[in-house]
Amino acid sequence: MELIHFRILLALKRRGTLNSASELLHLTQSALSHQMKNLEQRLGIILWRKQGRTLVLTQAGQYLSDVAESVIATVDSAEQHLALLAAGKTGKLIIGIDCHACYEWFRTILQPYLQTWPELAIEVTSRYRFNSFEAIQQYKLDAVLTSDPVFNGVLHYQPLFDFELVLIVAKQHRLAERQFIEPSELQEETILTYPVERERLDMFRKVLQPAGVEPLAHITVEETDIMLQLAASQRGVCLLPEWLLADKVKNPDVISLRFKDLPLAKTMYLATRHEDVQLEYIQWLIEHAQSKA
Amino acid sequence: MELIHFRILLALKRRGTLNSASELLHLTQSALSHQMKNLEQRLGIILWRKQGRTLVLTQAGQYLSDVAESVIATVDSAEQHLALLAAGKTGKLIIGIDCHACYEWFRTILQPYLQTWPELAIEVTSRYRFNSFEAIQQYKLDAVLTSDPVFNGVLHYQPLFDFELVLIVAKQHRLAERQFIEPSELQEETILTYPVERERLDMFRKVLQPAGVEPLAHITVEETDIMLQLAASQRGVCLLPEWLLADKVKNPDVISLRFKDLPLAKTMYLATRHEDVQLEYIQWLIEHAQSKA
DNA sequence: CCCAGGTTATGAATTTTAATCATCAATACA
DNA sequence: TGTATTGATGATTAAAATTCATAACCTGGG
Repeated sequence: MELIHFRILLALKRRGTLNSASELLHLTQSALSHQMKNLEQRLGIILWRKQGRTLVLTQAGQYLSDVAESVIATVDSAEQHLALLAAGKTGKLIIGIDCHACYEWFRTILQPYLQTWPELAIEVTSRYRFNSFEAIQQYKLDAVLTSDPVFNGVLHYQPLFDFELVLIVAKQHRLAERQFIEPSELQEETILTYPVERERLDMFRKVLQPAGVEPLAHITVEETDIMLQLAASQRGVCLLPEWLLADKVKNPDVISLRFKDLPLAKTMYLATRHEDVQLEYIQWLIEHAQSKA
Repeated sequence: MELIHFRILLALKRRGTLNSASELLHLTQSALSHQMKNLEQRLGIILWRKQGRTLVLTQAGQYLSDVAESVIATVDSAEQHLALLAAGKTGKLIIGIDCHACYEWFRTILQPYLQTWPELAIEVTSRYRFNSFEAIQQYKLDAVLTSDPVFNGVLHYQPLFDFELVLIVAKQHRLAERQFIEPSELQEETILTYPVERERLDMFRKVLQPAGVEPLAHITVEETDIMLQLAASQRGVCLLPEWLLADKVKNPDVISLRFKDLPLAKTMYLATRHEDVQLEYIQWLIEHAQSKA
């Protein structure tokens, strides 16, 4: 059974005669007759019968033409959708988020993005947090917001903005008055981080481990807001992008500190497949991300 | 876009490699590759990409393979259903009922029929009561129970059983004691019939009109039970198959009368298309209808 | 580090399939 | 009763799909 058989049944239903149906399909009447005869023989069942000079569908034929309605509708709509996809007029942009802080930033750009691209379905996921590199290659993601790029030519990394990681402490914290601090001074502190492996945490990778410091405790927190609240109530200190604090005017009880001679400068990148860089809605994202910074 | 493309996408999804998928479809890897390349060119969109030595679906490819799941499932199930239909193992038998009394009789056979053919969908309709002859030719009905056949060779009429029409009157009726009655004696009676045209009612066509009798009144009733109740309470008399009364032991307040020299013998037929006579479930119906009589 | 064994892609030849053309047979209508 | 219109059908032609042979590529193991 092939789509042509469904199309013939539908055309016959629409036009009434095989002759007329053949015009609809840009084929000859003979072609339709041959095709259906062939199908009937393979199925071992009669689909229509000539009655007078019109065709009457048998029960099997009726049934099959009902199936045809549904199948052809599905196929045609898929074809149309693919045509739009091919023209870049629609699509689904799946954006992977690689770190919690990235998500906090992305929220600030999401609203205007949705408004500018109302036709574009957008999905933001942190599902591939730990293997976004593979996910984007396997088309499970279309873009990844990350501040830990892997420059090996496989992906296109578009720098969005630079930022600095700062230590967040409560205003009443013993170190709050200091202009610069040393990693070693965190030895008696409780460290607040997102719940990922230490190797992926700049706090450990860039601050504590290079200085050989093991902190008093390490508490993981899912939500940035909660992390800031904990810090404000002196339950610990954390390393976060400075712009995060700037946005959080609702958190006046914490301040940011920098480490002496240890610049924690980072760059936020948007990673995409090379082939997708030119897509309009990717370009828009890049431009607005930069102007936002 | 053809079914083969959907099948290739599904086989690839199942087996992982095109080589393995080709076995599933009993084709060569080359055939699958050519087909999909061709589709891609026509659609103007890439569906997969070779990554290392495996294929990775693009977003469009993912989308199309999802469509494929649905389309192929529909088509395969339709094919299976048609195979059953072809083998006569399933089907839908639409039985047309041509007179109310026929329906009363059919109810007695319906239950065992449903039990014998659990797979068979049965629909009983009186929708085509007035044109069942055309309906069966157009495959809108598969069988018609009728006691008014049209023998012209177009349909196959299978006699099921003979029966007699009798006049139903209340036990206390003035005619109840009589052995035979005359049509003219109905002049002062109220006639109860089903709500169809007089030309189709044996009471008028065979009894009253030949005798030139116009009765006192004519009341139409949809339900046989109600008609019998009305007769029992002396609200009128009616002409019904004798077996109908035999089944209705719950109606002991009426009796049946016959007309003198006016045998109202009828035969119940099952009308089918010639091509369907051999179907098992039609044969069963015929045999059991006859034994029932 | 290269090679064996695996993958998909591709061009040309072949086979298979579908479409057409030219009819026929049946039917409906003037 | 002829004429026009319907679908069916067999032979021919045209098109499409499949295969074969092979290239190009990747991966893992000695």
